[in-house]
Amino acid sequence: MRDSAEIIVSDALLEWYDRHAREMPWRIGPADRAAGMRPDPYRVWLSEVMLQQTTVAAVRDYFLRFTTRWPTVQALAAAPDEQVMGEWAGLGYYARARNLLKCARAVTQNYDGRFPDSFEALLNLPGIGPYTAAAISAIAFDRPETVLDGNVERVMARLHDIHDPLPGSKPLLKEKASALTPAIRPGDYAQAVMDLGATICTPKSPACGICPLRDPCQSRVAGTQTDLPRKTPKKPKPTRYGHVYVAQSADGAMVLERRPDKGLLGGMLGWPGSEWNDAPAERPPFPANWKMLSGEVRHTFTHFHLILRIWTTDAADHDIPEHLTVVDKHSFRPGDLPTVMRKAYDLWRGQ
DNA sequence: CATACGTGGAC
DNA sequence: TGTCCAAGTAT
Repeated sequence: MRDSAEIIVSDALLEWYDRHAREMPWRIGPADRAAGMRPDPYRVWLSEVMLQQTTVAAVRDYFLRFTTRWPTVQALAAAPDEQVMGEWAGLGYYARARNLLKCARAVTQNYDGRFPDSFEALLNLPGIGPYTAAAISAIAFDRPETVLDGNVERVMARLHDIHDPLPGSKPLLKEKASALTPAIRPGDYAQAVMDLGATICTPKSPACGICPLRDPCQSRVAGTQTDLPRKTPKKPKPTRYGHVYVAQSADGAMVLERRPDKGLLGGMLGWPGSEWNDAPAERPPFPANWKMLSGEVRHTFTHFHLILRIWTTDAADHDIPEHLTVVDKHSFRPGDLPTVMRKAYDLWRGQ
């Protein structure tokens, strides 16, 4: 139930969106939209999964590479796991890539390659949560679902001057966002709020002077914009340490290890090594004359800092244990490694 | 409800 | 350099 004030806000947002919508590879143009066309659900799904906790700038090239290599959900479903993980390398949150494949295979097998259009059905697919289910349903299928992401949370908290901290305030913020969602163009409305949050109503220094919602915005009156949304404070990150072992055989092959599917960097290729903790024991993957490189790799994950020592040997033609993966010189691509492992490779190469 | 889960850019 | 943060999901 939208009252006149809510209609004014959503109309202002849509009008702003029509003038300022950013070009993105997964969007269709205004002319096609006006002609009643919808974007390809496969492309909407792929972009939304890539965009989870990830900026548009970081996603763009990955999206283009994925859709060039796998133009349809059936093509992606048929891809070998290691190719998809390699293509995802560097984008982070690797559970997304594992769930991406599970989802593509479920859609191919259970839905004949056509994504379901309802929020409920989408929510049951791997890697699709409340945000992504609503986004696909609204954007690809024109369903009146309301998305609640970080942008929408921020815009709603400021528009209504809500001081209750996240994540507890989510239900209230969702309620406010739902009240604004129009029956027509719900997908454009969703993208309009998110674009506004990404370009105007930014976390640090919002451009209130050019905001289409500057008149109805309550936090602008109160002067509380940059204090909102409030969030519960985060825990400090501990520092952990580790050893990794970079070995190359005489013919140029690299000795790597496929990490287990669960946990940090799950399913990705990496250098064998120690545990990562306060004081890890050295743990060479096979006996050899290992030398520690000078320098170290520093990397920060979501919840801890990591300092890695890099070891190498030029005598890697010993017996290589079965659980390791030997990748020949011409097949090895540093770009298939997650960033922390690529940093170790860079240090080794530059020794 | 809290925690695990990546990375790069902005300030 | 350190901290925050981004179109979140799974457990």
